[in-house]
Amino acid sequence: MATLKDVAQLARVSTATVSNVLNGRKRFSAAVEERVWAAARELGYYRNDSARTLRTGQSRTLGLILPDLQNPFFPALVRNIEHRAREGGYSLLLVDIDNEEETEREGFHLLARKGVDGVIWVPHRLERPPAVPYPVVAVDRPVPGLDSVFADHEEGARQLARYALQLNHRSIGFLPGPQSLVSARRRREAFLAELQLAGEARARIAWEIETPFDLQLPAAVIPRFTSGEATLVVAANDIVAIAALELLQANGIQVPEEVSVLGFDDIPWASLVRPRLTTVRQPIGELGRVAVDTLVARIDEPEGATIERVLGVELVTRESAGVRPVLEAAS
Amino acid sequence: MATLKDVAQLARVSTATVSNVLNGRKRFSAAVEERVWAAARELGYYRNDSARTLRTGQSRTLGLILPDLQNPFFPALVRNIEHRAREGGYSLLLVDIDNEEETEREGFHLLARKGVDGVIWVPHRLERPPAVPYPVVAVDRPVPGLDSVFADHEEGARQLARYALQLNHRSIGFLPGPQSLVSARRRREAFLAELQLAGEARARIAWEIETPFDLQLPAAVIPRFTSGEATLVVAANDIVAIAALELLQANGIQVPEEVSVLGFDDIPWASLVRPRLTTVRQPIGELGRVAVDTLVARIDEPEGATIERVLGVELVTRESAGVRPVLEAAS
DNA sequence: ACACGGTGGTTAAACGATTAACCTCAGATC
DNA sequence: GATCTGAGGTTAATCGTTTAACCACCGTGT
Repeated sequence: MATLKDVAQLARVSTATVSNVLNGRKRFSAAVEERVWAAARELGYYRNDSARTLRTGQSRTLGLILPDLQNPFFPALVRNIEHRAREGGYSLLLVDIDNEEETEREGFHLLARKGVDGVIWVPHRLERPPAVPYPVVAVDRPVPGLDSVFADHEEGARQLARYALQLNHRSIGFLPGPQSLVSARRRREAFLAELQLAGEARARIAWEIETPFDLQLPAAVIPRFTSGEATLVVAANDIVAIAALELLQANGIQVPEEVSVLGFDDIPWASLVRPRLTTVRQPIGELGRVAVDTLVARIDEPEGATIERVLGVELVTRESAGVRPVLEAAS
Repeated sequence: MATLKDVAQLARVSTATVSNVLNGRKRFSAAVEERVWAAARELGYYRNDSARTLRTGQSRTLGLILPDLQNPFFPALVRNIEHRAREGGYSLLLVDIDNEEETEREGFHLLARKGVDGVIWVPHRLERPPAVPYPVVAVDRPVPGLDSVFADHEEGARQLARYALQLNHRSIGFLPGPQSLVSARRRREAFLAELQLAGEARARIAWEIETPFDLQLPAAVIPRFTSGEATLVVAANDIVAIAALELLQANGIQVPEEVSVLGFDDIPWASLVRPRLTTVRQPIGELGRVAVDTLVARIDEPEGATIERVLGVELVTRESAGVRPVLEAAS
């Protein structure tokens, strides 16, 4: 590989001059500039960023740690992060932790060795990052003491509750997702609280079953579905909502005529299934961009109070939820 | 940041000893080993991989260049690549080129500066990589002169053709995808060739429209759909197939009762839509793992003939395609 | 007594870029 | 003629690791 020195020799100047010319840092005679560029081109010179990083202490690389790229929520996020990072002159090192706590922890250490300037973290099993020598911004859910960028889950959950009320559903089946995950816990609490606000008389939870964020629902839910106890099933995210949708239909229950379904996230799948899913949309592109901007700002200015950016959510009404059917047996 | 030197001082040994102990390269007295580990722990030492890379000439980092992470084909691929890479002690630098040729080219240069040991490339607009100082393996489609790992597109296309014949369809609508993409071209040619083999009498292309790989079909296709010319629509990938499916249904045409639909790739969406899509499955996890293995093998052994690994595909029959309906007007 | 091999370390050069400090020389100024 | 100024360079130290080469010392065999 050609080095600065090789280029310098060929152009008959010093390495300092080559460095300055290639990085456009000083003014030189036209003759010298041309010789340098020509030499670099001729040798197929590529700057060695490891050497540069060693010298300057900056790698112009960001890390991204996330639970599982196969979760349809993430591709759009990653993509927006990568683009914004590249626009800002940063590259992106990706760590998909496959939902493992140990891998999540190890990811932070790995990125420390790689010398990233900062990390964007989608928290999963870890409550907080280990001690690392770079700034971290949490995205998708807030982490105390860390810069955080996230959509307003609580508000989304409340909107779901209000919408359920508005459609006059009184008996609700609830699939709150894995409560080991803080994000799922928050949605659950906000949803329940908003429901409570309306009073037991208006609406109540007919049943509640904790499931993984998974397209395959445990068999235990089937009797609840077929019992007709609930006229509405609320899921903590779209994956579970779609799973519920499919299971209902597989058991011959009409959605939304007999039972309504509500999701959360507005993943691409949500508008693919039939009936299309009514859900809460997260501003995913903005989430990614703001995360990068927040991280870069923190890299440039390490001091200062931690920042929390809460992005708005939006109820997207499609066809999976309708007004409560008046059952023959009812009043 | 603590350096080797700091650790060495605290442990009262030389930096060479620290390096050797931490990397487990030589045997030392138990006392020294313990002092070194203790010192490293106490200082929160992280190895500086830039320095190490500079010295050794190896970054233990791989690059990945792909067209667009939002294409549902890629998340599973990326995930498998990342995991396999990490298992082998490599990190992954991600470049999503957003379908832009210029960004594709620039990605190669960027990764050269970053000093990656090799790159996995999902070719898109570029016919071949620019001159770069690292090995490249093409994945998803073969590139002449490059190690390549890909599914057997031709065979898949032929299976589709044979299946169409088997279902007795005689008049086929064809959405071959953007013919600027070599992968789409190959599928098209193999499909057409296999059909030709059976003879015009058995089946013919009623119409053919080039579209982007996009969920939004151009309005031009609508008259062909509604005209009833074709009893089967074959798409070059699942995205287009799903788009066709939705458009057919939106126009009141029953799938598969009136018109059948066939896709390619078996992306996760394929089993989500109704009717579920009959399609050709690519072994996507294996694609990723084999790509990494091939690249790493090439890094370890730069010389030697280029390798082509063709992975088998499999027709997945679901509900979107049925036997040719006997129309009233026919015979 | 002496060479010899092992054990358990140390010394110091090298990787390639950046950058502060310095140098030289041609005009301009008084 | 002495001094200053700015343009256009160069010199050389430095970042943190790795690793080849070296060294000191101890026990052993002859």
